[in-house]
Amino acid sequence: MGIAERKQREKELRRAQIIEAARKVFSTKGFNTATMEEIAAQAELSPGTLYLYFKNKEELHTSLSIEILEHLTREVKKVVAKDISVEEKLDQLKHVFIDVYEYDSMILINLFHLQSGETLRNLSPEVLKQLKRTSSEAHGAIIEVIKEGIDKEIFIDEHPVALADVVWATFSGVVLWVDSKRFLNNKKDFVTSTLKTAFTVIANGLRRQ
Amino acid sequence: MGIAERKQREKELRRAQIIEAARKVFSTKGFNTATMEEIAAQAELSPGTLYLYFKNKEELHTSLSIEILEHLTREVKKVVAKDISVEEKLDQLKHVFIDVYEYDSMILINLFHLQSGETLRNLSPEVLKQLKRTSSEAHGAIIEVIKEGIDKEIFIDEHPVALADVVWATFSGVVLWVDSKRFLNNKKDFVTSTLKTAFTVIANGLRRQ
Amino acid sequence: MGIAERKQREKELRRAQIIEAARKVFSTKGFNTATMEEIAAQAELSPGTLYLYFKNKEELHTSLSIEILEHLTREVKKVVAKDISVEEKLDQLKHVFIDVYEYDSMILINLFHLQSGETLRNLSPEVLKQLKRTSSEAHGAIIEVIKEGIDKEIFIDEHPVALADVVWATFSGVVLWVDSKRFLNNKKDFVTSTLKTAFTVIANGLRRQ
Amino acid sequence: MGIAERKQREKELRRAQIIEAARKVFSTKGFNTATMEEIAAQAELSPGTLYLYFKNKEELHTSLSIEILEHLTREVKKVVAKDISVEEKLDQLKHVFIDVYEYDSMILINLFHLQSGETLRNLSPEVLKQLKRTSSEAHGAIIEVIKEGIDKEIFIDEHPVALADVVWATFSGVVLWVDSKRFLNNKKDFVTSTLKTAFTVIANGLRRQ
DNA sequence: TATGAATGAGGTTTCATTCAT
DNA sequence: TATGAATGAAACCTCATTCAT
Repeated sequence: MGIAERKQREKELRRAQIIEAARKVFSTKGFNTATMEEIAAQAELSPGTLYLYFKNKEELHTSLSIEILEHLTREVKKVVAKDISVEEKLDQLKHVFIDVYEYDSMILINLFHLQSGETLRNLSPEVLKQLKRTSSEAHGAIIEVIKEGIDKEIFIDEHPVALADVVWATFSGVVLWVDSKRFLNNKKDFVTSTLKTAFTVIANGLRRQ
Repeated sequence: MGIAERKQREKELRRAQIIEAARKVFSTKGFNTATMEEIAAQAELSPGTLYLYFKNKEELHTSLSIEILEHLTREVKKVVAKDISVEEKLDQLKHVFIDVYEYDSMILINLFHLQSGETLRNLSPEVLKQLKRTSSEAHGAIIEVIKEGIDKEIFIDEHPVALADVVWATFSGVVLWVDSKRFLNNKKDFVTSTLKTAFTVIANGLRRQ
Repeated sequence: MGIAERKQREKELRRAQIIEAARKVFSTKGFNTATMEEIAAQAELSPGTLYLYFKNKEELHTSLSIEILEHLTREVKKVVAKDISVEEKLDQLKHVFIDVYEYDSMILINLFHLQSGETLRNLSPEVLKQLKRTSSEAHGAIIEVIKEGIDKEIFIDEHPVALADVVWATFSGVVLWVDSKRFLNNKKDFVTSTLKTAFTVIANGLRRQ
Repeated sequence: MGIAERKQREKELRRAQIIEAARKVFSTKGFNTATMEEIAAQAELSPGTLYLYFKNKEELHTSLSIEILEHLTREVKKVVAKDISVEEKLDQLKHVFIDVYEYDSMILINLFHLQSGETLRNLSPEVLKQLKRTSSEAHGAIIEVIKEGIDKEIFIDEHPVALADVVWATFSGVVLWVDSKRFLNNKKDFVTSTLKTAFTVIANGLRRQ
């Protein structure tokens, strides 16, 4: 029993080790430029080993995105579960998004890039399923906050799913857009400030006047 | 002169022909999967010819994106120039996005994909410059509307550039996000409706209460 | 001694277990496509264990072929030892081939595939020696029948080794050829009937007129 | 027109050049051990070029086999068309087989190895079709001779297709079998003599007594 | 003896790009 | 200017084999 447990644990560690190496390499090189050999070297493993844990490059990359999505989801859920006002929740969600962005902006950007049919089409059913589930969980948590706001007659009476879409889309849009702007203009660190402005607008926009 | 002009004209036509072919191929296959040979075949030209007009695949793709961006910019500017209220302008901007999305959803998504450091890093200075200029023009036009709203004390008194970023990011984020949602959930045609909701929130959020 | 014997016995059982698993996998997949991992899984053993019993994949395959060949040889010898006429012996040899083919057609085909320099070149001396011995035993038994026929002035007076080669080659050739014909033309079950015709021709051809 | 023709001709030459290089490499190394890189080097071309003419390694190999099968077929047909007796035709077929074997025994052996479901299953429909057609042409020519012999009441009255199968199978069986025997026993050049014996037996066996 | 995770060499294949015509 | 055959680098991935446990 002890042995089986340890093996299981070792396996998970190895997986995590690969994911971590992949995060570093994908972060600096992007999906296309990164090579499996590089990731293997970074993980201090042989290329073949990577394939024992991940079916192919695409799936390794997606697993990485799922990890950050899961992290995001966990944090969002924590906020939603708190015993605070709807408006405070919205404010804390802002911080969650900012924190996740600051943790690893590149992977977050990849996550948003992943959100396009092109990439999604090539994933294995299991991974796609997991992505769907996590994604809808995160989204569900946001819908909950919105619904609460509508019920308490604080928020405007639009379809809550659509409103949650707007919140999420604004978040991902700001990250993508400002990231590219940052590159084009060689300016730094105004993703955070723009995210703050975005949430001010959104929070204001959701509120019944 | 007549000859030189005609040559110039022919050159532009050929360029347009390639860009149009690229639009079709990139649209259906995405950047990575599309091949130069396919684009050449679609344009009824040989692969070699493509390189007489575009330095490489990356730049062909970017040139295409710039075209879309220029179209977007032109439309945005038209709206901004109109003699209508700020709120009406905002409403018409929504339609600009909807129209472009409906013309070719994939290409708009490709445009957003372009907006990532990974791609931008490999462009030639001229193309990058053009991209910067066009991009800032579109953004400038939106800033103008925002400023007008702030001046007229209709909009909240935040930094206008940041507010313009939020508007742009929200609109583009909705397209990207809802497109992926559509794929994951097999639902169709609610980009338009979500864009409308987004506009409602944004318009409400910008307004001084 | 009892312990040593049991160990020896266990070893042989394990070996047989692997050979049987290999038979199944090679049968359905062919040499190249079959993997050691599949064979290990089929034998309910780990890949490493296979290498305790067989030097490498090639030798496992050859050992399997030798088993088949040994079986064939045993059956051929039984027929030869019988107290029947030469022509009846030839007729019964036909049935030996038919039976082996019907037991597992693929494995017989694999046996013939083995008979090519490419494969033989990579075997260990011991295995090669065993293959030679078994092969020449089977052949020797057939030569015996031929010789008997020649001695009794029933068969034509050609070199008996060459005649035995013709008999063996014709029977194995029919199996291989008709098997491919079956695939190309989607017809079934005429190996048996062709083998019968082959026998008729051979028996007739061997006979002095 | 002259240009198109020359291009066509060049293309065929290039194809032939690759086939010839492949023949050399496959002949000495066998299918598995041979690499595309080696073949490319032998053809004094780059690896990529091979893929402009052949879909993959498998198909290059099969094309080679088809070439020799086509050659064999042509020679068989020539004999069949001659204005000589059936028995002389049979005798000349023997020489055709011997000549082809002596031209390139390795490729001929590969051709017979190809005749197994395993390999056939992976070919493209076109190549498979060509293989089928050529194969049935060669077979058809032999059937013709057999039929003629039966009609003239020289040959035994068995099903001509089955008899042709026996002839063909004996031929391929002798080549395969004796080739392996040659390796096992380190003897050389008795394929030819065994083929002669085989034809003596077959010719005798076909004849009505 | 048995395991099975890890190895890593090496093969096939693709495709952006070039260049002689 | 246009061609398109040829290039060749480089990537992914497989799988027979090993070895520490």
